[in-house]
Amino acid sequence: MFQEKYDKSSVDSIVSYSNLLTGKTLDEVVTLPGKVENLKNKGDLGRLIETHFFEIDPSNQQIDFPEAGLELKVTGLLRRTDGSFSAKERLVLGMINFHALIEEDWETSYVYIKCQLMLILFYLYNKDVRRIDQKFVLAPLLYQITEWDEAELKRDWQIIRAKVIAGKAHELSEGDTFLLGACRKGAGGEKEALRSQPKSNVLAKSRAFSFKTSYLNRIIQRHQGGYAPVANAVDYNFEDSILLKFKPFLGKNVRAISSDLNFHKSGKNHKGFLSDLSRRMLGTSKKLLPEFQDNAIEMKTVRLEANGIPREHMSFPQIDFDEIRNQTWEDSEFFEKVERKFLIVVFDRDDDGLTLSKVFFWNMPYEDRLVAGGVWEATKAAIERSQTNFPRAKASRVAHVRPKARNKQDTAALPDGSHFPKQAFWLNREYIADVIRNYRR
DNA sequence: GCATGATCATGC
DNA sequence: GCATGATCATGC
Repeated sequence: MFQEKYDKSSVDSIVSYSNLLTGKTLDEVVTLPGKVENLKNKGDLGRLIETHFFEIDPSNQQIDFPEAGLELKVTGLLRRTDGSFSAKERLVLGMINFHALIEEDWETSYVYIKCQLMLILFYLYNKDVRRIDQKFVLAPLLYQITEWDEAELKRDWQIIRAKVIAGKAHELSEGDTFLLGACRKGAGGEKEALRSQPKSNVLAKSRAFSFKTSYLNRIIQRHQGGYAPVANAVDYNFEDSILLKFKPFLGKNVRAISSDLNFHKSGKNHKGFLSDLSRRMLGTSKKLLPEFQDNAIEMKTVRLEANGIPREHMSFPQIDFDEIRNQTWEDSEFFEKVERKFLIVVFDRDDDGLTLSKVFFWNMPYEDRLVAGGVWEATKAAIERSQTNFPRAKASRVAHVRPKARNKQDTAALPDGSHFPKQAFWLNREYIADVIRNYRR
């Protein structure tokens, strides 16, 4: 009599069957049709696992194992230099239907149903081999929402939903939230298909719910068994738990903070000193908390002059003259940065030197992101023509382009082969001054 | 005082 | 070796 490989209605059976993949590749575990074997990096590994390993229908829009109430996820890992694993990218849960979302409650919402119980299979991402040769590492993880995580996820979900109810689906940003993100998904550029939204006539970019990379990393760390959660208590949230770390130092001058933390400026010209000091206030020395390490949150330190204007503009990574020519605004690094959640650490200058005055979360408003996008487009256009008349600080309320290099000999090649000092995007200091001025707490 | 150019110590 | 977050320097 034909024996099923596993019981599709039993979580235990599914999990135990999935263990067959651990330490192996899909190709080693099942016999694949030739057309699949020949795929060169094409096709989605998750779909191949569903079809050829679990033998379930990958086109099912609902959860993967409805009888078991279980969702299946297959996701890539990278290996850190210390040997541990980190997530390659965010974990996408499903497209956001703006119309359906505003009618939902969290407890019965599409995304909660999907993520409350998930089987996550991890493979070590290797760009040089075929999909079916990606090796599965770590044991399969049966993910169940914890109480603390659920409170955070629910809050994020409510923030996203509230924005759609306010007719601002087109203004959604990954920086709006902490664990559950509304990430861009679907074709960009000319193929992009905008979506309608219920409370506005403005079309919005298609987005999906996802576990942010940082949250997925927290899950992975727990699975590997070595991670102390950011907060244990249920009665305060992630945001507050970060701000609490700074609280003992608010109002103190930098000398006192330095002394408290036994971390002193070395050398006369340590430009990263306030940044390093801020990291240490977070309670970490070299390594940041996963949320920062994995770039879900962009920490920036700002020094204000006595007039309340930052002493300096705010810098971002260097511009890659080659890469930018093949990118659209939305897949650019600068876009990804300005969509993030920022943690802004402000030092005021007074008679006593520098004092830690404010620490707050911020994300860039939609209108301003559009302005930043315009600066990026102008920069790309200049680079394409091998010109160096980059957008100046005066030309935009929000951002400009300026050198950022080791010295003026540190150059990069333009399309015509000529060399020019490496450049970066900067947020204007007057703009940052407004951000700080508008902060109320 | 401001715009813009130039550069630093650090960590990976 | 190099990008990074950030600061220093110069000239108008």
